[in-house]
Amino acid sequence: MPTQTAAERRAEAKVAYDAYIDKCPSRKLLDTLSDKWVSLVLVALSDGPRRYSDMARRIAGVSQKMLTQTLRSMERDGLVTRTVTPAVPVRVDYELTALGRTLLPLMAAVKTWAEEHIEEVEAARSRYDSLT
Amino acid sequence: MPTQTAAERRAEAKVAYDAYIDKCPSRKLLDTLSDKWVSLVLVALSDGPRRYSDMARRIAGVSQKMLTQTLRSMERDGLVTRTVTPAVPVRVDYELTALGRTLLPLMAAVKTWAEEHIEEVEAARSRYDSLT
DNA sequence: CGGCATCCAATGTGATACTG
DNA sequence: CAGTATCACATTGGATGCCG
Repeated sequence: MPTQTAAERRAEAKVAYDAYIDKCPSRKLLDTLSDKWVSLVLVALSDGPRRYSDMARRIAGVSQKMLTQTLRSMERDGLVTRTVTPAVPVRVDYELTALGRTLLPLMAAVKTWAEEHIEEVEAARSRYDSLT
Repeated sequence: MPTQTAAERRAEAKVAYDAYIDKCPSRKLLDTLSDKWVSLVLVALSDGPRRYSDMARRIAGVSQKMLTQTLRSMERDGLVTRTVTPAVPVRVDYELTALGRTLLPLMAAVKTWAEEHIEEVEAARSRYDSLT
């Protein structure tokens, strides 16, 4: 499978969807991607498949409920695959799909931006809060 | 993926903050950036200053409350500036700061990704939902 | 015009307990 | 191990009304 499908090239040439429009499906998708945990899950899978418990450990502070919920949503959206290995105890691995890998660099960039600019942001907050 | 500046490469070489850590300030910043409206506001300001009412019209479906709340938060974080022109009626313009402009391409890319891949995502959803 | 304050319904989220 | 189920609680977000 080619990196970019014909459909993707077409979409890029002329964007038929506009996230600025309330009812546009892409708006809802953008809302989903803007979820608190999606970027962290995506980046956690950047190096290949990961077990559920690995991810829970990696993403400190995420509850079981939210991790499962986020992974289910991303699986449904075609961003990750879920592979169950029948054993005792059972083993479940998650992996990025081709689609998920196209999104990864974008979300990773945002995560990195946050890490690199947090000091500037904190300085701005101090300035803002010290006014009146 | 956007071009990297020298400053970004330098910061990447030594990241002091890690969004994977629960208590890390950058984690909270990432949460803030993952807000539903931040990306849309950011892109709405990509062409220069915009009046409050312009933005409300552009970002269909946003309530006054959420638009104001999002703009305040972004102003506090140093992403946008707020300029009040005393007149009757009053005029308020918002504009991206230098810091905000470094984040813009990243968020714009995510928004564009959503618009370009929504059809693939919807196809994946259909597949997922049709299973048992 | 560009807010802010208030109320209230809906949704999100964590803690806890339980299971194949 | 990798969930599911349930409850309690916090947060979100819209609607409304008022104001400089």
